[in-house]
Parts: sequence; C-alpha cells; structure tokens
Amino acid sequence: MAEAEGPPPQRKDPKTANSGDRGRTVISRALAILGAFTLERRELTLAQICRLTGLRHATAHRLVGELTAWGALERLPSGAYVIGLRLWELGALNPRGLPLRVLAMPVMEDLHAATRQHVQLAVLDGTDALVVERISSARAVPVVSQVGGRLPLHASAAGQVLLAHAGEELFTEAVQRGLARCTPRTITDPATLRLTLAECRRTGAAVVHEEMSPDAHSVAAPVTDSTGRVVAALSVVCADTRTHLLVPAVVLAARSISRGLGVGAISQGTLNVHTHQPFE
Amino acid sequence: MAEAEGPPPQRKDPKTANSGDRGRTVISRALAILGAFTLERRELTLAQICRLTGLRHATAHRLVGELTAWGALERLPSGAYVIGLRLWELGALNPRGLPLRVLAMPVMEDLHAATRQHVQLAVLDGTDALVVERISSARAVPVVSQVGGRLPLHASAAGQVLLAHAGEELFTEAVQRGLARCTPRTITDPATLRLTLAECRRTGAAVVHEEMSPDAHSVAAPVTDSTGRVVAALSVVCADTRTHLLVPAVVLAARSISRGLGVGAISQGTLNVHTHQPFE
DNA sequence: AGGAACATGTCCGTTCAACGGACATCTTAG
DNA sequence: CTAAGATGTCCGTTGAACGGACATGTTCCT
Repeated sequence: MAEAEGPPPQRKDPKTANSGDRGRTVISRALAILGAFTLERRELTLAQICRLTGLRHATAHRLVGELTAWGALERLPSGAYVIGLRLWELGALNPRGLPLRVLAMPVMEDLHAATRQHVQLAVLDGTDALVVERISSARAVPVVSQVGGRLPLHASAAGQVLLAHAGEELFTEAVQRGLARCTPRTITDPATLRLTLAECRRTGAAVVHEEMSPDAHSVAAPVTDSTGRVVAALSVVCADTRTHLLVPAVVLAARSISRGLGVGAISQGTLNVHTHQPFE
Repeated sequence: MAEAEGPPPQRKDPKTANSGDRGRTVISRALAILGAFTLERRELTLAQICRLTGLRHATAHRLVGELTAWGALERLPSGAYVIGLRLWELGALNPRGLPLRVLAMPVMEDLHAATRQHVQLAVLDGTDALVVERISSARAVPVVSQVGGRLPLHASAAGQVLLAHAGEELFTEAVQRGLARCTPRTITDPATLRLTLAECRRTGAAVVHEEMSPDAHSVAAPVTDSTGRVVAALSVVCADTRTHLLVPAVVLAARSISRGLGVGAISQGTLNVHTHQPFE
C-alpha cells in the first residue's frame, strides 16, 4: 500500500471511508442517481445528488457526466440537472405507459365530457397505484394526484380496484407496509379493508368517500386485457357525495377500454408483466 | 499472460476477442441496452439485445438482470424484455415532456375541437422533432407520426418551425445529415430550405404540402417560453390543400400555450436546456 | 476586503467489480 | 437423435471505477 515513509499523504482508512458501499455496482449507483429525481425533486444540483445517493463528488460527477452525454439527464442553464428527453422517449415505449394511454384516451375524453370531473387511469406498480393518464377540469375539485404520481392502494378507489384483483400476497404486503391514515375515514383495519375489496370484486367497482383527502369522492372500475387480467383502473374523482350515480358510466367506460385492449395493437401478454422479478 | 504449459484452456487472444470494446464503460453498455429499444423494437430477447449492442451473453445477462431488478426493464411472460414502468415514471419528470404537455393539453383539445384534425406538439431533440403529444381523430388522415415518434426537421411543418428558430449551426448540421427525400415535393435543396425557413420566421407559421407524406398537409406555429425562446411547435395535419385557412387558428393556439408558459408553474429557464452538452 | 463555507471540476494510484470464455441446461427444428 | 440456438452460471484475469486530495469558482457573512 505504498507505505514508504510514514503517512505523508495521510489516506483515510478505506474501511471506515466506504463502510456500506462495498459490493455496490456501477449500475446501482447510476440508477440511484436517476432514482434521486422525484416529482418533488425534478431539478437537482450535483451536491444534492451526492447527498441523496451518498456518492462521492468525484464519482457522481463522472456518472452524471456520462448520463448527460447520453441524454438520460439534461443540464439547465443554472447548472442543475433534470431528467433528459431521451428517458422520456424511452419511457414512452412501456406497454402500460403510452400504448395503454393511446387506447384509453378517447374513452377517457368521453367520460370526461359526460361527467365534467377528473378522470384518471392508474396501473399497479409495487405497492402503489401509478397514475398513467388524467384529464382534469378547472371546474372540478382541486386534487392532489397528477400524471406520474402515486396513489395509496388502500385509500383510493383506483387503488382498491387494483388491490382487489391482485393476489393475496400483495394484500399482505400492503398491510405490512402499513395502512397509512390519510383522513378520519381512511380504512386502516386490514379486516375491514378485506371486506371492502370483496365488495369491490362483487360489484365490479369501488366507491370511496373522503378516504384519501377531504371533500374528494371517487369511483373506479377495472380495465382488463384479453385474458381477463386486470391491468389498470379507471376512476372519476369529484366533490359530490352521490358518486354512486357515476358507477354505471365508469364501468361502461372501463369495459370499453378493455374491449379495445382485446383487439388492440398491443401484443398478447404485453401488458402482463412480471414486475420487478428478474431471475431465479 | 498465463502462458505456463502450452495452451491447455486455449483462451482466445484477448486482443482479437475484444477489438473495439476497450475503454467502454459499464454505463455506456447499460445505456446501449436501453438504447436498443425503439418504437419498432419495443420487445427484445436477451439474444437480440446481444446482437444489437455487441455485448457478450454473460455481460448482457448481468446488466439486464440489474436493470430489471430496479424496474428500468420488465420481463414479459414470453421471456422478452420491455422498457419498465419505472423509466416511464422518470421520463414523466422531464420539463419538456409532461409538464409542457399538461399546459398545452387544454389548448390542443380546443384546437382539435375547432378543426377536427390531428393536432401535434413537438420539441427539438438533436436533429429531429420529437412528438411530445398528439390528439388524433379517426376521421382525419391516417398519419405516420405518434407520441414519442420523430419527424424530420426539413420535411414537416413542426420541424420547419423548430429549425427556423434554432441557431445557424443546427441548419448546417441538418444539411450535413442530408435532406432526405420523402416525397416528390420534399425540399432537398439547402438554399430553398433556407428561404422557406426565412418565410416561416417572417409569417410566424409554416405551411407544408405533401413534403413528408402524400396527401398530408400541415400547418405549424412556434410556442415560446417567457424569454421568447421557441421551445416547441404546435401543428395541425389534414388532408385538405387549403391548410392556409388554419394558420390563424394554429398561431392563436400556439400563442395561448406560450402565454401559459410565461406564468406557468414551470420555473424560469427550466425549458431552456443545454441539450447533450455535458461539460466544459 | 478578508475569509469561511460550499459547490463544481480535475487528477491519479490502488483495488475490486466487471469482463468474457467456457460449460451446463433447456427448447426448438429437421 | 442430432444440431442449432437461447438462456443461465461459473471463475480467473485485468482494467475501469473509486475516492482522497487539490484547484477553482461562487456566495455570504463579518
């Protein structure tokens, strides 16, 4: 270790310097950089990236440079970084992203025209519902969600639909993560939630009153592919407590999208992915 | 080089084995894998990825596994890979992707309602126009482009608008790449193109007749941010030769979006990125 | 103005993660 | 049944990645 004459350069002990970093791959670090960007943190400086990922300046600098050169990141005049257009382009290739959206959009427009309320399309990702598309009107309730945003599975109508038609293991996983209380009316008891999901399966729709945010009432229905598997949930959010009146319209629209998926340009099984289960 | 006793394990000479691979980084390989996915190739098997990227099985296998574990790729039941939902989510953070889209969407809807024709929003990316959003009607001309797709700068109305308001260096770069002839009416002469672009700047709109595909006529107008920089092009495509009648409507709509960008939630300079220029 | 604190960018020697050849297994085709 | 191809796994070698150190630029306080 070049211990020629005493400790002239006085290197820090490598063991303490990189305590938990051993074994991490370059890719995991690069992905950690990308993962540092969220809806709340769309722009990050190099220093912020270092803090969020725990990487050293030099390392982050090099990786960020490579990512930027390729177009995965872009640099603002201010010097901060944002996700690059190249990644947007790539993301558009995901079958549950854009292709699903293209099929659903006309129907969502019709539903929006008929109800004049927020219309959302969400898919299952991990233990959240991911909003893939939404049409909102200035006239409707201000609502927190947005495209690319996430909804809790237990406290949103779309989430309940997705959870109701997923396997038992997702239910237990969701319960283990904790049924966070969003409002006084949020279902935080696993047994009650299970009953609610059963009711959702029986009726073919979920109706939720102020379980996620006050003054927001929503209805959701499942969208299925040609094999009958639930691939998405269509929901309407409004301020009216008589949301149950919208059930037929939402179910109708969801089935209309499902019919499109059956004959659609999307190949068999494309929407039916093994999420996050690489090998073994 | 372990030349102990003859050639028992008979390794191939490393120099011939990896001829041009020296110096490539892990990240460049991982990005090459992601880059192998295109609109035409949305699903790839491991073997296809190897062929497209030139990587060895073992390497590609490991990298793909890591990307899949993180969610950058997903695995279909068939065993093929597609771009993962996690990348879609990340891509949605790009300021010229979703945020621009959110502001533009209502106006595009209005323009679509008024014209009943395809409405497109495109941004500049490299030497192409990238379609960020579109609203199409079954009644309108069948048209090749799609969200996430690309249009040539010289042969589309949206492309001409973007090229007209970009720097001189982009013009020369586009000319060097070659003005590909799409139809008999495509402008392939640099001098003619320059005149067309000047006219586009003067009138504030581009009108294109069958320069990209037969029977497709289009009009485009620039969308600017608060600093006056052109960040996108709004276009209408139809089958009618009297497209010039739509010029006022398109210009109006484009200016309406521009006004939204001025006051919008998008921070100053966010849309004004240094594309693909990492450092120095 | 001085200088402390912080961010960004660059250099370079050490070392461990990545590479790729080889082999194993499984499926498909003839 | 063999051949061809795809996928998955193992392991020794080595060069790419790491991170400490330094240089420079910027901001903000005293």
